Amino acid sequence: MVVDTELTDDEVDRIFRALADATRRDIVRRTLDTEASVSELAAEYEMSFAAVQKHVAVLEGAGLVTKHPHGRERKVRGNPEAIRRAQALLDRYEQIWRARIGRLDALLAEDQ
Amino acid sequence: MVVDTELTDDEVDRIFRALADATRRDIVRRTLDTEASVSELAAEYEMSFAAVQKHVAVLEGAGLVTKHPHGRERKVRGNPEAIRRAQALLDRYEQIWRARIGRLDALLAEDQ
DNA sequence: AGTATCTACAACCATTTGGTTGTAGATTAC
DNA sequence: GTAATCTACAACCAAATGGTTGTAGATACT
Repeated sequence: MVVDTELTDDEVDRIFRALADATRRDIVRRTLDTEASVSELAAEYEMSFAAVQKHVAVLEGAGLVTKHPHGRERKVRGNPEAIRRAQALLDRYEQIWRARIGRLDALLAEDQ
Repeated sequence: MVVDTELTDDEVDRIFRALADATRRDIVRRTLDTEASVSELAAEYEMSFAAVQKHVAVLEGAGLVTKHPHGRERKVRGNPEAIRRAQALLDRYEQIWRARIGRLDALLAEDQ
């Protein structure tokens, strides 16, 4: 099943940008495993609540995480679909490289 | 074959950071397909030579690309190994999510 | 030798990023 | 009702990012 993600450059930018920070990657890890409120997340890191809140916002903007109101708290939940979209992007690079290797092999076979 | 990517947070940061820019992703695409000199690359984008040079440097710092002296020019070559390391990272997130789904399934089965 | 080309690198600038503190609005607990 | 908790958001700041121009060192061309 191909997901066919027609992603904008800007969306791809946001996905990779969001993953380019250890705290944010950790938030993704946690919330893919178990959903957590923003303040539960904030308790895990050595920075202010507002800083964690901003990291969550960056992840949300990239679609890597969604927030769900639950009383006075917002449960943060990792979005596996976004991860898959990122995987699909990297897979394409692999394919480009494999195509090149294929061409080189063909060239070698030709020479023999 | 597991590649055993013992990557630092900092290295992972650099890989995703490097991929978070459309020009840089395009350079990776091109050079995974065909190696190209810095000036050949620079001719492809609407920005100064120095700007492209900086993008290549960012990619090189992330290990996504290597430079090889060839006379007065530096041939830029995409590094498929780095792409695979990034894939491995994303695969781990998938696994975390699948593990959660597995637990939920087990819970449902238990209830029946 | 002299010129053109390719690259490296410094200096500079505007914008973005990642953090802070502080204030205010909802919701829950007592 | 009052107090505590969770969240949102603004304002601010230092550092990083992404671009520029300019200068200089190697290498290739004629």
